[in-house]
Amino acid sequence: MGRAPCCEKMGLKKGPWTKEEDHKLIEYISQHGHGNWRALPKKAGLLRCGKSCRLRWTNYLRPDIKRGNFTQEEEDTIIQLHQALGNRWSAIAARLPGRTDNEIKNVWHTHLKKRLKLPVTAETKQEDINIVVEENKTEFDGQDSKSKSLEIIMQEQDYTTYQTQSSSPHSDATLHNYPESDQDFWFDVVFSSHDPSDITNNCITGDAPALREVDHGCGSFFNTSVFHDMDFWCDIFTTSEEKSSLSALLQF
DNA sequence: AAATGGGGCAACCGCGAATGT
DNA sequence: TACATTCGCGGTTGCCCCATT
Repeated sequence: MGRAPCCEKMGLKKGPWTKEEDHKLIEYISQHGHGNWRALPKKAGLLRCGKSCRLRWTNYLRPDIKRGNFTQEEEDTIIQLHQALGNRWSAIAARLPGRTDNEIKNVWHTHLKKRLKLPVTAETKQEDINIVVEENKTEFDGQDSKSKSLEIIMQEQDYTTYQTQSSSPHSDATLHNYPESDQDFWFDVVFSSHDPSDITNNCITGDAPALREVDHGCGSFFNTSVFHDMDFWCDIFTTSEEKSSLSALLQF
């Protein structure tokens, strides 16, 4: 037996709610509570299905709903919670009093997702890093500036886990020297090579010009899981052409 | 002034989970 | 225990408004 329809289609209204319908729904729920949603519309004198009534109430008419634009703090909270919970909008909404899951979902799709996807240039990345370096400079006393930058990149992008998860015995020491925030640096590393073995050799021997310049003990970096992680490279190379070439070269 | 395209948002749809019988 | 019903969630749609051409 198939699933029972949520409501009889015949004679029931769909689409936007009128003020009169809103008033009836508010009036009924304020006096009797919603009880059984399926039975509610008939009792309230509404030509709607229960599902439609529930949605209208929970997303729009509930008295505790906060109207208006989201504050910066709320947006930051959504971003953080989304990173932790994924698309579990109701769980996110539960932590934002007065906001509905539907509203949060809409804000995510229309504003926040785009904001997070904005391409990050080497310049803006370096600006961000410099700001954090300034904010944390006391914490990094005694380290050279490159190590500081990398430490912060790792923290910001959650790459710290690689340091402990990598099977490479060298990874802890050398990851502190990589990556540079400069896209050109990595461009040189990867695209100065003609095939995957070249990259491997460049990384191990330091033959890539950029690597020669910084002389950082490249072989260890090649041994880390970061080197084999497409997400890591995607963060550096932003265009589809670059990613496509990279993917082919590194055989992801 | 009219046409068009895109963004924003409310509402709908379908599914799985929870609850009732 | 099995089946029916209801609820709630997340994905998607479609309408309205506004900016641009």
